[in-house]
Amino acid sequence: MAAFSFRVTKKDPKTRARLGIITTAHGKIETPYFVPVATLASVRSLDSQDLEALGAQCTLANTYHLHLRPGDNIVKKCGGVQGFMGFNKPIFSDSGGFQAFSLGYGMEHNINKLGNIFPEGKKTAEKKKSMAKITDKGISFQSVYDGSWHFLDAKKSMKIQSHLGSDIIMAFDECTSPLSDYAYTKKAMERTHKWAKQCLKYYDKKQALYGIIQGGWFEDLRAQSTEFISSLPFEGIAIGGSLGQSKKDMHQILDWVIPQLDSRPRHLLGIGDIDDLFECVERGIDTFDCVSPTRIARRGSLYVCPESGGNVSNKFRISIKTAKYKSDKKPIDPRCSCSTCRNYSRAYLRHLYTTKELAYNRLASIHNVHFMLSLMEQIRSSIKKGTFSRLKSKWLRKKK
RNA sequence: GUGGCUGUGGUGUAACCUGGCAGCACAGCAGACUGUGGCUCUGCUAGUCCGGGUUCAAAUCCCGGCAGCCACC
Repeated sequence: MAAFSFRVTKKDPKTRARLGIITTAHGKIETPYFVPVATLASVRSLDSQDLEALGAQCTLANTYHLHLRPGDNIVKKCGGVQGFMGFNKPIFSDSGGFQAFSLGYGMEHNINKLGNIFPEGKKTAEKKKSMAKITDKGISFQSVYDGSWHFLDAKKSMKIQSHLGSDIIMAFDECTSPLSDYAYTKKAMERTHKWAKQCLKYYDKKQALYGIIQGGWFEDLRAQSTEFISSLPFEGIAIGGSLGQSKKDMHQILDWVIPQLDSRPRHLLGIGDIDDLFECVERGIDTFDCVSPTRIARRGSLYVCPESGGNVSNKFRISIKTAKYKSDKKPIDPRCSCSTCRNYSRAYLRHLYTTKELAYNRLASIHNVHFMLSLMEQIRSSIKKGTFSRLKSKWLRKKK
């Protein structure tokens, strides 16, 4: 049996928020926690020393991408993800199932899992060709790197993840679109259930396997999937799939699913806006992962506390490229203690951004990741002190 | 001085010959991004060197000016 365990150390009396500790062979993770995403064994633009300096407790790598490049056998030879990237802490890995969606339906229909399907502009981007085909056996993918076709199924995903040597692995699943109808969502869910059992059979027992609940935004399917997945001997439970077409839908889905779960750790796949951390911790989520903080950092959006004056449309962000920061000597967020904020001004970061200096990506990513991790720390401490709800309302209060 | 060529948003250009909604790229301005293929996507601002003529209609044709470049004295 794996050196894996999870212990809930405190429950918030007013909500389902809880404090816990995940223990793995590579160390502990204090929860609730936001897991920075390192798809290709690197949090894009950061190295493992940066992650250490940020105090990251763990990271999450991707099966599909590392299988294609450099190849999971190479990662294995180099000591697994930990050895390969020089980061000796717990590693999560995603199963590659999500890429069936993001490279298949998602690409074809230009949609993401949260269903922002009606872009502001009238001209919807032209459809692109799907790069994935799904059958009951598994998923055929076209490599995003060279166009060659590859096949992934539950057994192979388990094998690859074993080579990656991650501490916590995800079952092979099919993520559906918010546009998928009931019949298709049901079919995908049943496939995911079948694959879940195969994963349990084939996975490397030194690793901890999380089962993934699907069912889209249909209440009875979510209930079925919750019951089925949690009846199996997974070490943890992940919630995946389409989470509806709005944050309200997502909250509703969590409220259907989480009360039916036992005390095993719960991971919410692919979520992580600032407000989501509060809403989802409140509903009982222990860990999240999301590319958003690093992706938006590279594209010019940097996190700030509401009191530090964010954008009109989003009080948790500033757009560093905006002209008003041209000669602003303040740090990104005067309340932030990250190394970027301690050393550099908005004016300098804007300059690096507009001149496309590579240092910008790193400094911006350091800030956004630090911001998320530090917010999670505040959340944990508030649960400990019993002030979670107060902290949440302080952050999410509507502007008058 | 004489002759020729060229003048289109901030920049580079298309439409000129054959008159008919001035298009594109970059820059600028603003926004988006949720289990990372892609520093990507979506909006917006901004222009016919000046004056006259012909015409229903002129960036486009004609005349004059101005500016730049080239050649010859």
